[in-house]
Amino acid sequence: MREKKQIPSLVKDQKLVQKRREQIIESAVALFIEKGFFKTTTREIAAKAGFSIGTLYEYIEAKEDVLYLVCDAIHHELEERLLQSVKDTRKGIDSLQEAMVYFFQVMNDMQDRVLLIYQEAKSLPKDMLRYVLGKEKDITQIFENILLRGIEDGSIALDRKDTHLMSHNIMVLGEMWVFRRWALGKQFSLEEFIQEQTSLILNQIRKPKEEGKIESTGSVSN
Amino acid sequence: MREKKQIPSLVKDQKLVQKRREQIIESAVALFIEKGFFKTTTREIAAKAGFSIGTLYEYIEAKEDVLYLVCDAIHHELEERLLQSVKDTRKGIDSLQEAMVYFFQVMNDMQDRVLLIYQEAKSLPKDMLRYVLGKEKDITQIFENILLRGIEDGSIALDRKDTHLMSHNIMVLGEMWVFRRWALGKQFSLEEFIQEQTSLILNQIRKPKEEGKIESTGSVSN
Amino acid sequence: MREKKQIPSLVKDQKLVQKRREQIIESAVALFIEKGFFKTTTREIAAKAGFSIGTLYEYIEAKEDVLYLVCDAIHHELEERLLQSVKDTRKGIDSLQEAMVYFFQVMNDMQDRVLLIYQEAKSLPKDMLRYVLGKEKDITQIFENILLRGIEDGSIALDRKDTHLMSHNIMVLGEMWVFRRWALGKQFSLEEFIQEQTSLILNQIRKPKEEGKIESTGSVSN
Amino acid sequence: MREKKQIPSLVKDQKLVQKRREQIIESAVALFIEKGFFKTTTREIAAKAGFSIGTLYEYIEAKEDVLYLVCDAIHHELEERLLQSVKDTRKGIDSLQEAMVYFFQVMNDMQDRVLLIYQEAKSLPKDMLRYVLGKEKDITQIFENILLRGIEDGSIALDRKDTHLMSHNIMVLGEMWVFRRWALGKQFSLEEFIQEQTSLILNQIRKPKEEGKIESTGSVSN
DNA sequence: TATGAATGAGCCTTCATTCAT
DNA sequence: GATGAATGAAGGCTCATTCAT
Repeated sequence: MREKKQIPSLVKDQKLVQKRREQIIESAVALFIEKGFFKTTTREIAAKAGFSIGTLYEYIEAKEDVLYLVCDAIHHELEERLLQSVKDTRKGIDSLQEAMVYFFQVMNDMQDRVLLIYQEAKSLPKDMLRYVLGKEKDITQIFENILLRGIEDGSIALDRKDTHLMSHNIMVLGEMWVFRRWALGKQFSLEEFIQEQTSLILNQIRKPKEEGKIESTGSVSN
Repeated sequence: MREKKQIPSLVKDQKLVQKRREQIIESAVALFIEKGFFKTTTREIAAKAGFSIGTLYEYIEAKEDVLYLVCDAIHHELEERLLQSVKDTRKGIDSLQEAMVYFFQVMNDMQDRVLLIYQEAKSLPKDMLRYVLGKEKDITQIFENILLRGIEDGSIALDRKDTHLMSHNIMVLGEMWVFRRWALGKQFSLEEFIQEQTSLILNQIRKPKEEGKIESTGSVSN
Repeated sequence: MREKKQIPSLVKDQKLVQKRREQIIESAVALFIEKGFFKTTTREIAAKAGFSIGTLYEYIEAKEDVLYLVCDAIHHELEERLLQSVKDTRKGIDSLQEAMVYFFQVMNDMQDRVLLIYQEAKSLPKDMLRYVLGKEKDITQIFENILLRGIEDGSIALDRKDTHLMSHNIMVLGEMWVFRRWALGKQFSLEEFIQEQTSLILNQIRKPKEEGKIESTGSVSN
Repeated sequence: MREKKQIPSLVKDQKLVQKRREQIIESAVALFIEKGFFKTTTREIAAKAGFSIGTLYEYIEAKEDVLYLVCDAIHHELEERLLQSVKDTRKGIDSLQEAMVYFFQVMNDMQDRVLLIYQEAKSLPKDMLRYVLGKEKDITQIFENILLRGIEDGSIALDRKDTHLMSHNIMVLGEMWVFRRWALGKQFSLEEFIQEQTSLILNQIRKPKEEGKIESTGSVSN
């Protein structure tokens, strides 16, 4: 597991620290989504969290810490949800399909927050950014692991050297539901979108042995 | 053609306005890439462009105008380059492959600038954002047009209703070279990346002449 | 009582707000008198009040608020002083004379500040201006009320429809000591000025007890 | 005649200077009335006058010069008009009445411009202010001269030492139609206002010999 | 621990004035 | 004489952060 960057707090009581930081995150997420990181003031964050600006600074050292806290929390939720959906007991190909569908649904659920990370993470200081990108990598890794398992169990036809890119492709084809929403939302329902995108991936890697079973792509269009 | 949002200038000489705005854009692109829109000051933009803050404001009305100028210029170059590469005389499928290769190369060439648009465009005022997204749409449209042409001439097998999503997928699979560079750059050369991504798309839509033989990745370009 | 326009403050402690605003007013009055509203900077106001520019803006929202605070404070003092001098127990005509003498003395005492209002109030935003003019009206009303009382008790001979104009005339004949000081100051002492101006008004409205003997100037104050 | 403050011009041709300055004044008067001296920019003045900012500065040295030009022009028109109305051939008392009526009408005609002087003259540099106040004095002098003539010819009963104040009172009672318009305009027509104010003055100074002719105040109300 | 008043560096923008053409 | 692009000092205001209570 990746080493979490620890943000110092003036307050000792760890229970309290955690509770307050949850309040900070909730407040900040809403504000960052609404107006972006730079246009949100620390005063607003504190106010929305329900305490004073002074108190806010008892739990963080700088405004950027809030952004880090937010990004980390979002990624955490994302990863949490994805890991839940992955059953290691099934065939790789089925596991993958299920994970993808689930992933796309999570993307839809967490639209605003995912968009937030994509647009604001760049404002993080170098070391925090590194950690956040690491989280992104971890999530991508989930898919790569499934791909590898599928190759192993023979349900997925893919060159080992391609698993890395393929996992990123899966991520990107899901994330685009978030950041190309302005163009896709008008024409596709979430279900249609999922259908199309999973087909694109699955057709590419499905073992073409069993004749006549290539219909999954074809079946999408009706 | 999309209506360009005109930014008023106090200076009347249009030749001069164009020249100065080019200077502004060049200066701002470098700064925005380096430190982002919000952390770049108008004074820095003016200084790097080689004139005073007063002069800067003879050519724009507000800092946001600079961001718009920058986004517009980048999109313009992007579109310009892509359109050059599209030959309408060939078969759709070949035209598409060529366009994709070219597009991915352009993405590579313009990495910083494309990333810039993706990270900062959200800070544009509503009306300007609309225009910029429109440009994005125009570019996507280029690919959709090729797809439609390919369907027409029989070289591409794709349901008409899927061309829209497919064109967006092409865009996204290219753009990821930019915003997932941190993860891809280490393992792939640009050529490899292009190879893989074009295969993914082309395999999906190529007319399956040879029954049952859906060729995968490797077979595409050589 | 006229509804006072409330100026929001970031500081919650109302005691402190009042204290700081008094400092702001004192500082601003001196500066506005010296160089006018537009030529006074917010930094100067803060410095003279003894705190930083940041602190100033904890107690106002915009520079114009300072002008409003100043105008309001001056009007308040004016009204306060005048009301003190009005005894309702005497005959209207005597009450009037006393009020006028007192008013003229107040004008003299508050020269600079009255001039300030006359020259700068126009720079107030519409709604604040309305309130300030309302205050002016209130003060004028004091005189009109005395006039009406005098008509009632028979000590003043004036058509009811003329009380309004007459009260304004009283105001103006007093205020001119302020804004025509440059011309009057050289030739008149305050006492002489008061003597003359009260005569002008009183002669006009005094019940002509002794037929045909409209006494002039000299008889007024003794 | 008072020495006019000369404003240097880079242009030699006096005809042209006069013409351009008239354009400047006309433009500036409109703008100053609309937004005040400080909120009007030199650019706006030049633009409204029909020439460039560079040209403006060929005819003035600083923005304040425009204010001076404007104040001077307004005062000049005021004096011009008043002098026209004064016939030295009649009795002082009649001449005065006529002059007052005329003066009040002029105040009404020139409301905006008179208000302008009253609100902005303070922004003039010391020496220019002195000249402008001198002009004000000149105009007041017109009334004092009539008063003196009336005392001479026996038609006016006033102590010589009071003529100065009385002339100022006349000015002020007229000017208040301008700067108390917000309170008077609703209740009085210009004619009523003139009637009342002239009565106030005339009753004070009319020779009380001819018994029963003190009715002028009384007669106002019908 | 919590509070919130105080701070001041720094930002965006304006505009009177100049001067080369 | 006329033009208008260039200048940069200066102004109003914001906001992350601190610290005494």
